[in-house]
Amino acid sequence: MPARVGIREVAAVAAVAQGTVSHFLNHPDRVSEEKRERIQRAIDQLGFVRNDAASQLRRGTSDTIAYIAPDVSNPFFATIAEGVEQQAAANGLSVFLANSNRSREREDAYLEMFQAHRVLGMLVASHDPIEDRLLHIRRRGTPTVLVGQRALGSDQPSVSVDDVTGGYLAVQHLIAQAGRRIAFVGGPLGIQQIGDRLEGAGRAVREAGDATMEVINVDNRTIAEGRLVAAAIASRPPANRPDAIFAANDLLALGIMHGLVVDHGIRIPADMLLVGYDDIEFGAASIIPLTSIRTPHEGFGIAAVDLLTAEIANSDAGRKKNIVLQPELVVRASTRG
Amino acid sequence: MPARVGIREVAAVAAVAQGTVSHFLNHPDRVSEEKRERIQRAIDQLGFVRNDAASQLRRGTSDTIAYIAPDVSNPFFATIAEGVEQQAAANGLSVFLANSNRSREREDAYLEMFQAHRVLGMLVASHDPIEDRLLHIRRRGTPTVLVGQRALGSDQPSVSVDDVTGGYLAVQHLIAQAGRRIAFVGGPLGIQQIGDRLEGAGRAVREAGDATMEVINVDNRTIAEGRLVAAAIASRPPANRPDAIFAANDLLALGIMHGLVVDHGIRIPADMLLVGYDDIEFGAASIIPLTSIRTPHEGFGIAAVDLLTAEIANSDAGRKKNIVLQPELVVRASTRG
DNA sequence: ATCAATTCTTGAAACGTGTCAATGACTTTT
DNA sequence: AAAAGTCATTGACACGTTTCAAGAATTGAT
Repeated sequence: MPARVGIREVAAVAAVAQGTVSHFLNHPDRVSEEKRERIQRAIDQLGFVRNDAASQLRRGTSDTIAYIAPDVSNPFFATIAEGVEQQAAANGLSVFLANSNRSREREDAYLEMFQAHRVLGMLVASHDPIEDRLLHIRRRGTPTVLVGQRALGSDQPSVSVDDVTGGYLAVQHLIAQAGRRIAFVGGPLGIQQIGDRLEGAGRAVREAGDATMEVINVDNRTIAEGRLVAAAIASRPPANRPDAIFAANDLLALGIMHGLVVDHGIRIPADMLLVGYDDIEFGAASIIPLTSIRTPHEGFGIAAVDLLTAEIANSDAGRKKNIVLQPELVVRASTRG
Repeated sequence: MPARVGIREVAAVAAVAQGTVSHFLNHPDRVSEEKRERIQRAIDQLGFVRNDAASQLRRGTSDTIAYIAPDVSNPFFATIAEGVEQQAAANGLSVFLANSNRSREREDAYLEMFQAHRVLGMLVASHDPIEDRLLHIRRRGTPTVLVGQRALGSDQPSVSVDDVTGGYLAVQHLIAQAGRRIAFVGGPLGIQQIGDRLEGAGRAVREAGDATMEVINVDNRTIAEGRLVAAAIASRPPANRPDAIFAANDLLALGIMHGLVVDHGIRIPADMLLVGYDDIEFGAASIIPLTSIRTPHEGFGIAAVDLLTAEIANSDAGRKKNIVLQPELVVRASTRG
């Protein structure tokens, strides 16, 4: 167990002043070649590692941003995380990734924690309405960007997808493929993204005139929950079943697909059309390749970081704070007779 | 822009001493009801958030551990991350998740960064040999647990899977299903996990006597790379193709499956048997449900955190430091004629 | 050789918190 | 009623770094 070694110990070994060691760490150009070598040797010898807490305390700031995601095991968020990571690295920032596990408590804990950490800014993806909490945080001086949800307040920067259009595209396509009894599977409907997708879906149904839509509400948008929905649908008399399903995300869609096809022998797309949302990589490789609504994944993370860095730099002037990305339909076998 | 507000400002507003506010934050039971209320009011009014840097500096430690993963978008690591998160939360710890994006540079940067942060300990999953670097870090006082790779040094705690057995199970099964010309798809072979799987596979081949195995080396174990392999295999004359494939992970397997089946009309399992590794959730929902080698995902993260906390507590006495989990074969349609 | 300008080096002060020994206010015991 | 405890509160100090003003050393120009 080595004794604590700080800048002072290094200075002593290298026979220079403590201030010089600090310069070596932060402005190496201001230190002469000779002392640089001595200091480097001392650092190696002692195994010195700068104490970030002290450094931050003195500087009053860090070079770190945070990204809070509700569910890292959803490839949608994982892909965004990679974009965030890359763009942040390009800007010389480090990223703390936090997984709130869809728990509001853990989300709050992380929000609090990152504030205490004095991160430069936070990217927050959430399933809950969270804008008021973010407002408090911004008021206290930490910039935030809402990810995946369009901000209502015009001061809150956000990167989101036009989910109304996404829902519209999905159901319009189902109807074009001869679906008439549409089922929307998703929830909780209180979540903005989900509500928007439903709204777009509803619009497509109304436009068609001769189609109907039922809503199957679920609490979690996971593969497991999709399987349950499949079982529920399969247990109905065939005449009562929908003939086309729009699932609020790809995980749900994959679960439904697997349940219907494997467990209950319902054929896709022959007996049932199916569209998902997000276009995660696994959708293309599923039992029946999944038609989905594609949103620009990498661009998502990049745009979010750009927005945040602008916010940090405080270049407020007339900047557009709410980026809304347009989704597109990707047709695959699950809706192609 | 609110003036910086610290414990001192809170104390002034609440008309108590600064030390009392500190007690309020850390030992509320030592503060009288009356002052507790006053202080809480002052905190709310001023929007005070404790400065973690100062707190850590004074305490000399944090309540945070780090988990460095090579690739969050691989569900295998994402699932482990969830287990880590949960078990850490149960122990009152927070987790900083970092994504090294398979880049050794970023990995080193994060290792350095978390040391500087004085985290309590680090969980590290890597594709590279990393034990010597972890040794340095441990020497400097930060406990580490190697995740996914068995440690060679007996002092380095690790949680891993018996990959030799895993590879053996996979190929033994392929041979039992009448595969004779086996192809192992994976790489770089220098990676311990991959090398072990290959070794187990080779053992199964030798035992069978009448089977052969070729090795198709790849650099990345991703869906995209799997597609390339599929194209390469499909371009051979049929007599030259393997009749059974063991892919070093599920992502590769899914890419291969998709490439063979969708792009080149090769049937699985009729023309080609296919086994993956890791048993990620999407494997069961793929075009042809994927036979795979299952490793206990949640248990992985939990075991890693337990090992780390033991290490942190320094309860060294005769504890087993290298946990090796046993994999099992999960048979699905991709190998079931 | 001298002076000015430049480059290096120095040590003290400050960042915001937790801790600790000391003090004061009460309560209980004798 | 005095002594001995208990509990709340206080304010100074230390944690390890960065910064800053000032001093020392070096360089270049005259």
